[in-house]
Amino acid sequence: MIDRAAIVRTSLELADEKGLSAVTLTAVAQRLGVTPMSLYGHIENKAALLDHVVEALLAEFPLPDLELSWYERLAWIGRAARESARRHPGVFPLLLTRTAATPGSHRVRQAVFSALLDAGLSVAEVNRAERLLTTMIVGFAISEVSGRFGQSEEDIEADYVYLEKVLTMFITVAAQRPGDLGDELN
Amino acid sequence: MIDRAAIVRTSLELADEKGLSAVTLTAVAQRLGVTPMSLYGHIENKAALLDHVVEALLAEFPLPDLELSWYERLAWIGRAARESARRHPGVFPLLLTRTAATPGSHRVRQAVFSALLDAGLSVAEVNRAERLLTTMIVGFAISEVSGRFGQSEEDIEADYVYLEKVLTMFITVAAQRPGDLGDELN
DNA sequence: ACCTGAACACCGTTCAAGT
DNA sequence: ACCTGAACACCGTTCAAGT
Repeated sequence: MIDRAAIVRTSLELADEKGLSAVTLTAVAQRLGVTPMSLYGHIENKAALLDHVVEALLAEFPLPDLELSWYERLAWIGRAARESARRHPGVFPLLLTRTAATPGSHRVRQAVFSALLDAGLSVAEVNRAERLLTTMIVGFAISEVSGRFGQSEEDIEADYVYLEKVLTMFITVAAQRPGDLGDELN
Repeated sequence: MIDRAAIVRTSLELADEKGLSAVTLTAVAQRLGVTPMSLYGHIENKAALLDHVVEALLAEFPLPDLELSWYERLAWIGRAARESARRHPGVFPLLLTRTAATPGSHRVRQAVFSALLDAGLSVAEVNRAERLLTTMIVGFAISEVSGRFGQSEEDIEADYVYLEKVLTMFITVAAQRPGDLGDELN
């Protein structure tokens, strides 16, 4: 009757509606019409459940059409990140405090990789640039959705446009002057 | 016997030693040799306690000597942020999900403001640049301390040097070409 | 003024038992 | 194979009572 996918989906919904602290084994079980103990047949424990919830968020993250230019694809991903954060304000912040070595994050990372390669970055520099780029976008989206700066929607949008310009400049420079920003790359 | 400062200090220590989830009214009270209920004489509730803990972290954040150059001051603050994150890995991530309208964050923000003004940014652009800069630094420090990329210390340090270069370039451009990065500023 | 006992409605988790 | 009852060690919080 109950399977892991339903448990994870219900947990994500609960987090979206009432915040991360409302994701309780008791509440999830109740919503599924079952006792809390029965969840242990499908998940290891609560920590593992949250891992699966983050993975579900990443799995539904939309990726841009590969026929778009590298710039358009990165811009798309940036917008998609902010929309994902708005859709899942309770869960999205977990992205910054958990390992990025998971299948779901690998999938998104590949999309950023390909865009940066098309932009002209060296294979060596792409790794570093991807980590920086995602950290900035995710950090911005978390701040926005958590109301960190207490600004109006318009102000936040203007901040984001500013961020986009800075990131575009960074990528352009990295592409045109290889090794200038970072030399001994991994 | 027990006052708010002691409660907050004990909570921060507990978070540093055993993680944020170990900060429990029961555990804090026990460490102070008192019952959990007695804490309510000094704090409003647990959420307010966490606010105070974050504020304590900000209060101890070291600020650079004003005789240093703007570049040296920003570099100092960046290093201090990473050290603060390493000292308080459980609490530091809360900085990105809480309002920056608090006395403690205002104090640090002023230091960044003054450095950006000295760098040559316009008064209008400094607000936006400060939000971007702190978001990036805090986002990086959280990623580092949470082991998000699972890298070695050396790799992380190289990433940080790369970030520093990008941010320096951004500030330099903003100073030399006013309005070029962001026009209609608040 | 400050702390506590008792009580309440919750948590996560284990395990033997039920179907 | 899947779910549950009972039990345990915890949570945050309120409030009347103690000193």
